Amino acid sequence: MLNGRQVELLKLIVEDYIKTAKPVSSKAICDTLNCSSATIRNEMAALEEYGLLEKTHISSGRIPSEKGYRYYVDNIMQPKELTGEDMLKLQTIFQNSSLVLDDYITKSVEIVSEMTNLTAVILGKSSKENFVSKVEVVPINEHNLIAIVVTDKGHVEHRNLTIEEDVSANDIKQTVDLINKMIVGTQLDEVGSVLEYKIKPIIANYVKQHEALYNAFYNAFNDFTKESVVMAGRKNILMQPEFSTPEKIRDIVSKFEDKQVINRITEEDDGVNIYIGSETEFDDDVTIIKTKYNLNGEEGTIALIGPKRMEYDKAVTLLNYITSNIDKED
Amino acid sequence: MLNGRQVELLKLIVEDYIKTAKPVSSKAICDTLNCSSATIRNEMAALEEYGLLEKTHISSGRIPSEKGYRYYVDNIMQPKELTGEDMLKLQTIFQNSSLVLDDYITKSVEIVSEMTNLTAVILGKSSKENFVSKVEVVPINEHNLIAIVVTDKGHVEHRNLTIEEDVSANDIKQTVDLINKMIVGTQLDEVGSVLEYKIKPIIANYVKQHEALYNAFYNAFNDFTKESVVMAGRKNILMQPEFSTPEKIRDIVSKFEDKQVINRITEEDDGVNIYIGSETEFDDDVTIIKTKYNLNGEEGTIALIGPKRMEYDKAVTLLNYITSNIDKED
DNA sequence: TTTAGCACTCTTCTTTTTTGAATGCTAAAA
DNA sequence: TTTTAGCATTCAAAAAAGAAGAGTGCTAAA
Repeated sequence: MLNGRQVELLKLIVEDYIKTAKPVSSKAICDTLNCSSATIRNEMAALEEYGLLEKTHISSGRIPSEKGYRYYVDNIMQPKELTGEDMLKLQTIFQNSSLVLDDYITKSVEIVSEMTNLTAVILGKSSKENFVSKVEVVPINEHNLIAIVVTDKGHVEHRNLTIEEDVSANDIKQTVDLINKMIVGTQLDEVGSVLEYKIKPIIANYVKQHEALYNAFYNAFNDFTKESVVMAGRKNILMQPEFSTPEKIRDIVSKFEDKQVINRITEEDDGVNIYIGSETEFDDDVTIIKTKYNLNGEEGTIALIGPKRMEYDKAVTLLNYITSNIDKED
Repeated sequence: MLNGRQVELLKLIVEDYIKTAKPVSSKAICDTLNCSSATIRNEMAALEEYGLLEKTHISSGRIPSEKGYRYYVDNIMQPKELTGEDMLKLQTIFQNSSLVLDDYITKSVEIVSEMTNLTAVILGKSSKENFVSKVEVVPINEHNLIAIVVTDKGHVEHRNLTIEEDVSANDIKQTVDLINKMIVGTQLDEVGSVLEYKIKPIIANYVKQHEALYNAFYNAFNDFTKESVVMAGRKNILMQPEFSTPEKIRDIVSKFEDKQVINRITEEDDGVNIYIGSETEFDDDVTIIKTKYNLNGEEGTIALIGPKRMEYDKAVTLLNYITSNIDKED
């Protein structure tokens, strides 16, 4: 469909526009392509015909259309090598094994946003791949306990238990022992149903004040789906010239605060996904690049949010690098 | 210094400006004060003389100066009753005892920002008032353990331990028993020094491979000062007309992302504090109202960030209400 | 197929004009 | 002494007009 020169031209226009944010004129190209501006104009008209380029007004230079970006991303763009410096920065996180997961994620998201000048988001989920390894209980005072669940992957969850009745220390111990016996090896998201269908029917055999205790544990362990959202570099996208009106900036900031919008980023397929302009829920000038990762059984999504005019090659390479580094850890 | 009518006038101007964000004209006031606009103009000139009012240009209406707001806040403003609806909303959080601290804080900050239309921040700190109640260890695999510390107030911290050498399960048990024996009752921020000065000298007597184990625990327990920042309603302040230029919005968003700036909010004295305009680190059009709280031994600061033109009475009343409700829990 | 040349379009920046809301001041009224 | 009516004056904000310049499309020649 496109001849070689047209492909080259589209590439030049996309990359020039990404750099400058200004419509690209035929004159600006002709040196690089060794022909006159009139020739370029002819080819530009052809690319516009195909819907790959647009004008901002009738006598303006060309900018890539959404379809143009898509063509660039799917057919033209080459993966870009990470610089040694970037690689080094990433290694300092990946190789720091003493970090707790939360800190690990916070650090990563900060470095990624700084490296790309984009807004970075990591959406984490307590994964189904976590199996209960141990349940511990620590009494705080007469009516309050802390219940702690540790999984085989080292994930820790804790909950406050409030028990209205007076219960004996022995009853508590019996309950915890029973729960441990029955629940170790259960997937985190099945804990609730194991409690209900396996433990509830038999707990009366072992524990006197079973009702109060069962209820307390059930309430606490009912739902372990804790989702975490960590963002960094919100300002980066707002500094871009396409977001220079108060309305647009406010709109983006509002979207960043809307948990529903942010959580919907995780939806859909695997691999590295690119959503351009109207394909995002944010704004026609926004592109989102995202990918899923699995870190020690914690599933998550890492997303980069920036202007449609972002450095796609760098962003994609970076995400690929990160996920391949994260996933290979065991 | 000010006569009664001047006080009344200042009050009217501040409150009108808070509502409308438009300079207040003499004409707008004269109905309320039962005199002609010319009389008001005379009084306005006097208040301007005192530095309590300003003009945006030579023939504009008046707006309160920073000093004017300060006078209003310190001398004129009356505490405002919370509406029943607001009170109810707050009760739904305060009375939900099953919430884990994190969720409690997230919920609170959201509701407060929604109620006030301001940006709300809660800065929490693992307090010195937490004393170790129990240390537990759960092995994950040969070289990794999860160490969990529970405090008397129900605060839970966990850390990954990586132990390079092979150590026996018995050694681990001995170490944990020793640590528990020595460390229970220690303040969270003293755990490091107890390890170093009390446990390190004697651990060799109880544990064979004491070095690897001691190091692992020391690294993990060295530092428990975990600070959390939760914000909600960033967009609220940005929607205000004083933040309608891209530069101002971007500046505020950047400040919101600057951990140093945010953490400095916690500095300085107790009680409810009000920082107006240039007294803040944000912007001359910003006011910050903050107060410290102590919730089950977790110390923190709750701050409301909004335009200088905020509803001071409502904000102050709300913060007072919250802290008195939080602090009285035991 | 490519290119030089030219008329034409439209944005952006600057300048001018118009309108109207407020003020300060003066002098008269209370 | 305090209040008020009246009026000239100031300035912001919006609308209108003008000037400059960057780019295009199209035609006709190379």
